[in-house]
Amino acid sequence: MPKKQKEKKKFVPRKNKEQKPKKKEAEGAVVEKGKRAHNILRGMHDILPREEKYWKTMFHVAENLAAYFQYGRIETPVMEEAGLFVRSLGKGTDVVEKEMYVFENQDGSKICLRPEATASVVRAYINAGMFNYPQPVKMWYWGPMFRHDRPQAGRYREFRQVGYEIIGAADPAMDAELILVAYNFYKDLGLPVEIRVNSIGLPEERERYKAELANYYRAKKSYICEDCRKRLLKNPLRLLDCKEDQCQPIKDEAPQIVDWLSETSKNYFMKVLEYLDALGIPYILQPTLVRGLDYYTHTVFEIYPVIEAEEGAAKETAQSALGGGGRYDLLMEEMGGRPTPAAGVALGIDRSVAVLKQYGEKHPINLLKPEYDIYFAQLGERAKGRALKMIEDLRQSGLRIGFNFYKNSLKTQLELANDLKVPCALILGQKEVQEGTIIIRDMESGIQEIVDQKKAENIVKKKLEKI
RNA sequence: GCGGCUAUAGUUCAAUGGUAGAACACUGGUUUGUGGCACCAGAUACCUGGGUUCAAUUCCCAGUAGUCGCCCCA
Repeated sequence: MPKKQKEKKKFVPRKNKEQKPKKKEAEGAVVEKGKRAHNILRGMHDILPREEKYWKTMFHVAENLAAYFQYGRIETPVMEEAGLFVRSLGKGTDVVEKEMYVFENQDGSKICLRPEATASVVRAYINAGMFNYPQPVKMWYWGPMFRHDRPQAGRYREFRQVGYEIIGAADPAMDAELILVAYNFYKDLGLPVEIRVNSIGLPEERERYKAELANYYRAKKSYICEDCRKRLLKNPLRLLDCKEDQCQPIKDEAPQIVDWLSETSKNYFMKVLEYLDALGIPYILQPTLVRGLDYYTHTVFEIYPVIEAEEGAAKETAQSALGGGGRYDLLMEEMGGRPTPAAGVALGIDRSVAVLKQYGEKHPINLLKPEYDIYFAQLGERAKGRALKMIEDLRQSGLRIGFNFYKNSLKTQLELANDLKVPCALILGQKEVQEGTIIIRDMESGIQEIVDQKKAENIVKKKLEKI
């Protein structure tokens, strides 16, 4: 590569604008068409190698939990019929109304990128005739979802979710198990979270409550904020989300949905809470929690990170839910299957990674790190050739070896060994190749011994055992 | 989708109407076959387009993106 010439532009006064050159021409640079870098699409993001440890850890934790709680992995397509979500999530919901990536298929039908996965899992359950399986059927999934929302920190247009679904039983223990899985997910990562739960009962109960709530608010119409007036007309349940100060006293006095539930619904919810108590899972009863998707019945819950504001100065970023879920007893029937109770939970991975990363700066977290037993350094052409083979042999014998064939200075290679925090390094130079020996360097003490190449493997392994 | 704020090096941030500095990271050297520490050197940046101006990275407008709040949600 020729050195880039960097000449300072001289100050040349111009007499008139016409002479004003285009910037690129002024630089004398040849701007080749089509060479401009492309930008990533709005709301999308690359997961770079340096972030991989977070993702790998999350997947590892998710997979282990699935295995432990006996969920089978299901992978559904990223694309589905648009109608699938209109039917499951509800026509009026924001997700369907304005956030779905819908486009026309070659045959003219409407297809979309999935905004969530529960509907797909339910569809697969029906398609595959899973009602013939031993019930309930437990499945988990991991994959990208798409919503055309306005991006913000922790809110992307393509984001990944891990989810757990239990289909085919109506036992409060299921609800508790799903909460436990979600809770354990973060516990295993080392991230403190809080669970907020509520019950929204059955649609009839909810409708009755909604009417009551609207009534209550209508009487206080002149005291509530402008947004709340809109909510009153559009979606009364959302009145409970209002953060305006002036609405708080009214909100506190508002009727609570639990009081509008039938005895059966109430008892079901109490049972869920009992199980949570028995499991020792701390939760917060949040009577104002209502979820945005239409298919929920009875238990609903959300998981929030618990990050104490450090030293007062640190501003808290928007605290959005890391995950959420609930029961959806009526969805299966709504989707054209036979009536089958079910429940599920979905966790936002991108969000969780962001929060975990931030939290991990000041607190211990459980990350899966690539670990190496030894580092193999080579010097010179002949040693490199020999090293290739030796590393491969050692690798097959079960040792995890760090190495880099593109750095030829020993100094650099030992720096890398240091970064990898290996207890010892093998050094192979010209001299060693000739003599059939190799140097074993203890990285802690710096003490080196020269050993026969054939014995190196055993000596290294013995050394590692001692540690 | 609506409103506010922001856009300078890989990252976090400075300065400036006459084109830019630091810290960390990176590369090389001090040590031509030896890491952690230190010192030295080097490479790398003004989002895009238009306007004002003799001159714009700086001022103005728009676009784009990010971010915060709303909406909603993971």
